[in-house]
Amino acid sequence: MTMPKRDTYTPESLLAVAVEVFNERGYDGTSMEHLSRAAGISKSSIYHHVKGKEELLRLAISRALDGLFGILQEPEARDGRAVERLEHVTRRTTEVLMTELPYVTLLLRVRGNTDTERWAMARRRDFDHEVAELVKQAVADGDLRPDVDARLATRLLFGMINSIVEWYRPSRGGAATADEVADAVVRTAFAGLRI
Amino acid sequence: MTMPKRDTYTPESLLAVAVEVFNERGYDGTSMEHLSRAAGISKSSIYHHVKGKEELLRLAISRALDGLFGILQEPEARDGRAVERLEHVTRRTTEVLMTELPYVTLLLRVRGNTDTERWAMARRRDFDHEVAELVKQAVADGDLRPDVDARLATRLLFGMINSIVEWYRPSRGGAATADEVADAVVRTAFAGLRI
DNA sequence: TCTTGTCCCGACCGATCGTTCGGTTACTCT
DNA sequence: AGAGTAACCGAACGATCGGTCGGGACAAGA
Repeated sequence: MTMPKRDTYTPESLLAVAVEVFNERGYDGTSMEHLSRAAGISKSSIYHHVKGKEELLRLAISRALDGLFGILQEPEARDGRAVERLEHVTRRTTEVLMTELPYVTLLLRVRGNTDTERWAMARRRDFDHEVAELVKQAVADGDLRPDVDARLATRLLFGMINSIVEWYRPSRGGAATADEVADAVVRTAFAGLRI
Repeated sequence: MTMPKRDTYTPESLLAVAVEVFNERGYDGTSMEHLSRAAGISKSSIYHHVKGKEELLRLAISRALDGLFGILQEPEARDGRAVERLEHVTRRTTEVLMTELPYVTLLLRVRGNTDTERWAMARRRDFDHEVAELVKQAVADGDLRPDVDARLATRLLFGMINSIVEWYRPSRGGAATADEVADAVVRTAFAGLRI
């Protein structure tokens, strides 16, 4: 365990800066020049910490995926009635999305132009499929309405959750807290908007 | 009214090709070389039909926005109880999103890197605000649950609707039709997933 | 004080970016 | 047949892309 002798960048702290810029301008719309200006070091110095632009993307995406798949390992997501497990996954996914906001945002926006991006998309699909199984089971248990296709319902549910990255900004003191948003998501998704 | 003498590109038919590529690779990830290959004509020939890459984006976004704002002009969106108008806008937005899928997809993905993109984002916000007013009114009427903030509810609703562009593909014969999807969206959003 | 290794820099690389230009082909009209 | 023009092309433009390179500044251990 070595403490940094002067305050300098680590791959992690550089990643935090890079991810912010990626999310503002889009990954393809961000040049290494943009990153260097945002980080306050020269373009070539970035290569001292990371191998290149795509590694920054890979690191960010890995962090997001680790957070999401971690949810599926939690006891509340593995034991009990399917509909309860689904509610837990819904709430926790919303929470992870907000605590790891910039990383998950990046994950949700990859288009599949490189191997790294295609791998990210495949892992995301894996996660979605696991939740879709949960929905299917809950329908079979008679806990979810059977008149909406399970696959479609899963997609709409994730659509609602994932859209949080489009507007949630943790800084806003007056805005909703993570808990309040998670409550609203679970309530809206399961009970609906109407009275 | 002049008919094309040989089958050649018009700005509109070229736009259709370009938008497909934009959606596959992302706007910034698409080069004019990519477009020329997809269109089957040379890179320089594209400039005979349109002024440049950004004009293609502007044309596509305009088409999407026209479709969306057209909904707000429909009689069912202007007269009657707020909650009924909201349901109509929800259904019609879902439908327009699916019929104009590639154009709306592009609209939903702009990041604000150019004037054109910032204009698109501003217009989108205008649309969202008009719907948010509808939600607010429906809550005041006592037709929507008051325990979820109107602004938040609007965002979740649009999140659900807009996420359709991530998976809906009109070609699939076996998949859900536009009507079925619109039904499911309205039902899920207003009545919830649970029985 | 001298070496070692971390951290960073300016200069530069070949490739690719969006765009322009001069010219050729192919069709329509007279 | 000849003129006019819409559609297209290859070659090249300056700018910028992601990435490399040799070396300088600085701190820690000897």
